[in-house]
Amino acid sequence: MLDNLRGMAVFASVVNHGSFSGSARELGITTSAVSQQIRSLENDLGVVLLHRSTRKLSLTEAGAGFYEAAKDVVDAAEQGRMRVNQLRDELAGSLRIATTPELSVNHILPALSTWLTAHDDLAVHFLADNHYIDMIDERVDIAIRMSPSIVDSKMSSHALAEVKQVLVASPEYLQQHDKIETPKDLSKHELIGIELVKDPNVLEMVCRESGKKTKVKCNTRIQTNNVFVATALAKSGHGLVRMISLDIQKELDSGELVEVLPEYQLPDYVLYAVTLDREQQPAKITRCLEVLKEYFENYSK
Amino acid sequence: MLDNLRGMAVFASVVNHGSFSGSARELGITTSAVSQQIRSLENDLGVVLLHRSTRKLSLTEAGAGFYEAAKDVVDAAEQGRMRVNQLRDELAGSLRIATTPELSVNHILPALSTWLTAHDDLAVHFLADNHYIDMIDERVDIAIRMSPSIVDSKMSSHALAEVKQVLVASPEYLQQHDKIETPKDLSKHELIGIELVKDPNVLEMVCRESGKKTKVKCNTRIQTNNVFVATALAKSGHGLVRMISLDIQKELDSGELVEVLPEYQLPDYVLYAVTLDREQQPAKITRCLEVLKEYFENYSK
DNA sequence: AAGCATTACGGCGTACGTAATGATT
DNA sequence: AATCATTACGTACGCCGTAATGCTT
Repeated sequence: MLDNLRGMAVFASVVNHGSFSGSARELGITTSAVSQQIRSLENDLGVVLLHRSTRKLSLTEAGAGFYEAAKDVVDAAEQGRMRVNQLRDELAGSLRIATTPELSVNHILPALSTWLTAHDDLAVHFLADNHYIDMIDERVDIAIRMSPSIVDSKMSSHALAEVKQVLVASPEYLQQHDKIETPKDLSKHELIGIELVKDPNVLEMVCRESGKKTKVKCNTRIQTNNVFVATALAKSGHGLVRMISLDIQKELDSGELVEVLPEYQLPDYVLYAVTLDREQQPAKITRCLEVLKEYFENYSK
Repeated sequence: MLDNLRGMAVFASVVNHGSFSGSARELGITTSAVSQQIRSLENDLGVVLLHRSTRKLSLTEAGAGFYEAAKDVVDAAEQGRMRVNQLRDELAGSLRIATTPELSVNHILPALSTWLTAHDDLAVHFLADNHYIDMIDERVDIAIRMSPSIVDSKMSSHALAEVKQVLVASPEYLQQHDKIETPKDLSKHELIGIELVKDPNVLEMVCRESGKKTKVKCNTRIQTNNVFVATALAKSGHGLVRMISLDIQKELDSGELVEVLPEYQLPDYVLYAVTLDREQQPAKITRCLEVLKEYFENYSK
């Protein structure tokens, strides 16, 4: 199966050129090498492929038959090489990006929007899911994740942005419940839990002035795995919710939700783009990462 | 163009088996070798072809594209190998035989007749021509020739039969002309010349009893390059004609022509089958030679 | 523990180039 | 004489096997 593929390519070249020396020039080897390849091939096949009369080459019947196949071999090899080059260098083929639905809608899509329209050879697949997904199984090129995240040894992370966590609630909720002036006050409040974080009902808060840390445990009666749901719950006044500022910016701007205890801060998250390999990435992946980085750099200014 | 064809075959095998070790078993090499081939291929292409997670292999997009081509490569190679084997081992394809028209009609066709009908995958081409032909240019597999014949260094001869030359004439001619009792008497006779021999009008005769050689020069008014024409001329009583006994046997048997000076003999010819190479001949060629030899062995008994 | 892939290392073989030879125009 | 193919020979690189290592089930 592995036998003499090289010889076949040489043979095809020889037939194309009608001479050993012409072939040798094309292949960048000597006529000697060509001659040896052909001889070896003929010995291997147990048949004479071409009659050689110094000035003229002439295929035998077996040679003619074999040439068809040899041509197919080099054509296929050529095509494979071209295809790979295309997928490596051009913004073509498919690009699969995994995020949470919220990040996707709020940030990744906006970040990539213009880039995507500029490269319509690119078939982009957004896998928006809250479950952990296997990047290899799902053929994910880029996964957008929050730290701390499980990062395989074979993966590499690209920090995109520092993301603030904020504690928010609707103005109505704050009016109707006990006033919140220190972290301690939180323990009497209802925290809408988001299953995606490890300790849904524990808040670590740091005072911006003193740097003093406080851990508060809240009640978490209502839980969800979906940020949209959590937002809706918060807006309806069902409680406090802890959220990535990116996900809630719109509601803060409109006043639908307001920050609670702004003088205390929750631990930051880092938004990462995770890829499988650092080296030898197709251009579309590295370009996409660049676009994302640029977007989030401008965003945080 | 010659790069990594081996690697492509290995890659195709790996993808087919879904594992390095499975591929290694098929290819009869170690997993180490497989791993190195794939790595070399990936480095060469500048792209990751498959993600490996110990238990599971998974193609990248580029890998999937490249696999299509790699499969084509091995398929084409396989097919070429099969085709060559077929043309080498089976009695199929074409077989080109060059003879003179006379030999063809009188002997080669009868000799091969049953063999040909037994192998109908064989497309036989008879090149019946009196001109010298280039075996390579005309793709002749077997040429039937008389000695002494121009034999290239690359050709090899296979003696088929000793062929007697006989001097014949029609009974009517002999009656109407001077009686022929010794070679000397021939000088007054008309010899129909056949251009195919070197000295058409010179006869070298050896007495069967004494072994004495005589050279006689005859008149040659009528010449032809065609044995059929010469035979017809002889039958019409236009003169003596010197011929290969094979070509004239029928007329001798029927009495249309009779031998002149049977106690003297002309130099023998040897009927040869000439092929281009002795080694690595397709089966159909060697088989055909065997059939011919057998035929002429039985014939001379 | 077993099966699998990767890596380093070293040996062997193959593919190549050089140079000389032979063949053909 | 010039161009081309073949061959012998020496060399160097490539390919592969061994063995050790790491990873996964």
